[in-house]
Amino acid sequence: MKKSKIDTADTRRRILSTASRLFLQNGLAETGIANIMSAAGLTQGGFYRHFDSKDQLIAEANIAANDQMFDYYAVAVAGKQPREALDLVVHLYLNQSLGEAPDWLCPLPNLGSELRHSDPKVRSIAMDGYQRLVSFFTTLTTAIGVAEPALIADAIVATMVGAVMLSKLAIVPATAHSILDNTKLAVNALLQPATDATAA
Amino acid sequence: MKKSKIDTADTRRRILSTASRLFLQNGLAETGIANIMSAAGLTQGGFYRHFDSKDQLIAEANIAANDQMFDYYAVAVAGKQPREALDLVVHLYLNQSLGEAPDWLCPLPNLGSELRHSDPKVRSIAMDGYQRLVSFFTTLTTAIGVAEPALIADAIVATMVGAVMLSKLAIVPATAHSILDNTKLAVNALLQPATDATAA
DNA sequence: TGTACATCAGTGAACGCGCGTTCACTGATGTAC
DNA sequence: TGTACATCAGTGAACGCGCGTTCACTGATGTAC
Repeated sequence: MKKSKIDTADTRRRILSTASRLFLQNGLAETGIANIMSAAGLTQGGFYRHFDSKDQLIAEANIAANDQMFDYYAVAVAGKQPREALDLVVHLYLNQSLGEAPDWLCPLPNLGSELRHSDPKVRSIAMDGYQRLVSFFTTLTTAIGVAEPALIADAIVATMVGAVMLSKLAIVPATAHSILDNTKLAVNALLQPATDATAA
Repeated sequence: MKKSKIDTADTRRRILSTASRLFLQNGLAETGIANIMSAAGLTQGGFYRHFDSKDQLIAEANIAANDQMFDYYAVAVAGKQPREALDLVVHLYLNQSLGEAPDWLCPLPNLGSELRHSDPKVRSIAMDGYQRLVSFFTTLTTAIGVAEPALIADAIVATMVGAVMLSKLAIVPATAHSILDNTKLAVNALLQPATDATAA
């Protein structure tokens, strides 16, 4: 039952987006090929018509996850002033998984330590996502005239990644919210006019 | 070849500390019972004389890791002034894995997302470590007279956890160092006298 | 204190399950003539 | 345009490996008398 080229490309996209979602929600090790394929409405044998291996799928799924996140941000901040854009993206990042069916999830806090033990290709894709986040925030911190914009952008990213990871670890929802709320206030504090501390 | 009670207790401790080290360095899934036992100089069959299951070992190893970290901190800051103690612990936490054979590692950034998918017992042990970290820092931020000490302590912990996790993901050492350096400066900035931003 | 027996830490092999991967097969699509 | 054949997406079962766990066995330790 060969399918048309359009159907085939469609199937590949469906496997990839299903995999990306399941990986981010349940982890790389927890998510098996059979899980992904059945969630995509297929049987596991067909997987290898589209991908060489699970590792290749993981790599592509992470690229897709990054692209999806940044596309979402680009649309969200379009036409906004830098300060407004910055607050919005911080808010979006910190609340990325509060809805039941999130549009996107950042691999860094969601896969975290699993990425570190993945093959170099996947690690470098994850680090690419990190660099893009820092660049994105550096552009904004520069635009609003923060002293040491690159440093602050870097710190904001580390803070948000840690906060989201910890909020997902939390069992009590109130704890998760408190972590995210405190983080948002701390990020605001970092964006205040520089003191001599950052120049130390 | 039954061993004396002292030997038996010693063996159990050796398995536990070996497991704790390997879990923190290589991850929970990557580290098998056979790995742990042979690293401890034993064969895998003997494992079940000391532990009921791998899950139980993971739970105990995380408790041990937390205790070791806080014991280390307690000794390190003994007799120091709050501000000095705070700077020292931030430094120790951020540099926790720069040496080849670290004395301790924090489960939060090192196991991160793997903890989230563990059973509730392990998750609650990990969250306990988080709460102890926040309490530890809250004591110090309170002592040095920061406005909103609990909020700042929470933010410092999230920032450090994110920074350490990202620094371990980095492939280029310079990137890892830059993340940690920037984070240290950002933590200093958070400890400056409060502005109205944190009260927003 | 000495002796006979029960206990149990540790060994090494085997079991069983899950999961990534492979494979023979099907039948609709695309292509060569 | 129509027809015969090759291609290949998808199926469902099987393979093979790793890993957590179990098990029969050994022999030194601890204990009951």
